[in-house]
Amino acid sequence: MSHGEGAEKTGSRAEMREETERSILDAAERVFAESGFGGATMQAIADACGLPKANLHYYFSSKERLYRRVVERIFTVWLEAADSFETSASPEVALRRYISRKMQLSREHRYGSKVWANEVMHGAPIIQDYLESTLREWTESRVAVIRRWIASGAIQPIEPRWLLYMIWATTQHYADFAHQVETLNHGPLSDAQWDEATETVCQIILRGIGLDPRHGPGTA
Amino acid sequence: MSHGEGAEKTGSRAEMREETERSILDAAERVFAESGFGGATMQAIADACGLPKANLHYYFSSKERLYRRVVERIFTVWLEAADSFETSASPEVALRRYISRKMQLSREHRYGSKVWANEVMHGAPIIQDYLESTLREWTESRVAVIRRWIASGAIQPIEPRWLLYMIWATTQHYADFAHQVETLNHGPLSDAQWDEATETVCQIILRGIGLDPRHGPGTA
DNA sequence: AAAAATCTTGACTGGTTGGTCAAGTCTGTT
DNA sequence: AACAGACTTGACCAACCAGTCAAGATTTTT
Repeated sequence: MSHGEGAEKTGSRAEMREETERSILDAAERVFAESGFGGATMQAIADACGLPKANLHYYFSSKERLYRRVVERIFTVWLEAADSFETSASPEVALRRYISRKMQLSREHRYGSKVWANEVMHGAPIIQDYLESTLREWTESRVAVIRRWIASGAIQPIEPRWLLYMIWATTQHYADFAHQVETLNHGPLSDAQWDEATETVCQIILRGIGLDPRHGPGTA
Repeated sequence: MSHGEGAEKTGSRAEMREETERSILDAAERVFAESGFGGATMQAIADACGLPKANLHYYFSSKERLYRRVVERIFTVWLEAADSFETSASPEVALRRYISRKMQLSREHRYGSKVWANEVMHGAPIIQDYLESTLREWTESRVAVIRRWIASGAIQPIEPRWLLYMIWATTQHYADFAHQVETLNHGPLSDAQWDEATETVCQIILRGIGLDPRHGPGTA
C-alpha cells in the first residue's frame, strides 16, 4: 500500500521509478493545463497523483524543473505528429494525414496542448530555443514543400506560412478551447462529431487552396 | 505629481476616476495576459501603471474583482466585432468583413485575446454564463444564417459550427500565439504581412466553402 | 477658511506555497 | 540476518502575496 494509485505490479527498481515519474508528469500536465504555471501548486499536483508533496520533490527538484519536463514531453509528442506531414506525398495526402493527426492529438492530448498554448502565450520562457531551432527548421522545410506545390501548379498561390498557422490554430482550437466547444455543443463531441469536424477542416483547407477535397484519392 | 503616468489634464472628479480605472484595467489586462491569473501579482499590475499597490485596492476591492472587470471589458469588445458578421449580407461580404475585423482585433487587442483564451482554457470560471447565454445565442443565429446559405446553394454543405470555430481559431491565433508567429517571422509582422495574412485567410475560407474568393465583389 | 469628502500611500499582517529535513520504511544484496 | 542504498513522509521554515489600515494629502463644498 505504498502508492495511492491502484494496484501496480511490482517491477524492477528502474521500472518503478519510471512509472512513478510518468504518473507525476501526467498529473502535473493536467494541473498546469487547468491552472497555469503560476496558479498550479505542488500540493494540487501531489493530490492529483495521490502522493505526498515531499515525494514530488524527491523526483523533481523544483516546480520549474517539473514544468520544464512536462513541456519537453509535449514537444516530443508534437514532433511525432509533425512527421505525419510527409514531404514526399501529394498535397492531398500530406495535408489530410497531417490535419487528421493533429485533430486526433487535440482529442487525446487536450492537456498537453493547453500547456503548450499557455507556454507560448506567456512568451515561451522555457521553450524559446525549441521555437528558434527545431520548430523553425520544420516550418521552413514544409514551407519549401508547399512552395514547390505552388510552383508546379498543384495548388493555388498562397503564402505557405499563413496556411500552416491556419492548420495549427484550427486543430489546436479543439483542445485549447475544448470547454467553449463543449459548452456550445451542450456536451463533449461524439465520435461522429470528431470525424465530421476533421473531415470539414480537411475539406475547407483542401478546397481552399484549390484542390478537389473529395474523400479518398480516387476520382469517384 | 500625483500619478506616475505622464501629465494628465485635470478633469472632473468622475473623469479622473474613470481615467485611473482605465489605466489600471489596461495594466491588469497586460499582466494577466502575460502571467495568467495565478501568476499575476497585484504588485506587478501596480508597477505596470505606476501606482502604489494599496491604490489598486481602493479602486478594485480584490484581485478577482479586478480580473472580472478585465474579462467583462474584453467580452464587450468581442461583441462589437461579432456585429460585423452581418446576417443580411452576402456570404462573401459577411465573412470577409467578419474575418478582417477579427484579424484587426488580434492585432490591436493582443492582450485581451490572450486573457480570453486563458479564461476559456481554465474552464471559464468567470464567464461561463456569457458562454451559455450571449455567445450561444450569437453562434446559433450565425449557424442559422450559414444553413440558409447552404440551403440556397450559395455555399458548399459543411457543418457551420466547424466553420465558425475555424475562423475564431485562425484569427485569434495571431494574437494568442503572437510570440510563436513573431519568432518564426524573425520579428513582428509588417503592415503588408498583416494584410497578406488576412487576405490569405479570407481566400482559403471563401474558396474552401465553394465561393469565388477574388478580392472585391466585382467579377473583374 | 474650515469642514467634508475623496483620494493616496507606506507599513503591516495573516495565510499560502515552494522547498527542506530528518526520521523513518522498504527492497535488494551479501 | 545484517547491511546499504533507494524511497517515503509528516513536520517545519522562509519567502511571498492579497488584502488592511491609519495617517496624511488633495480637492470640493459650505
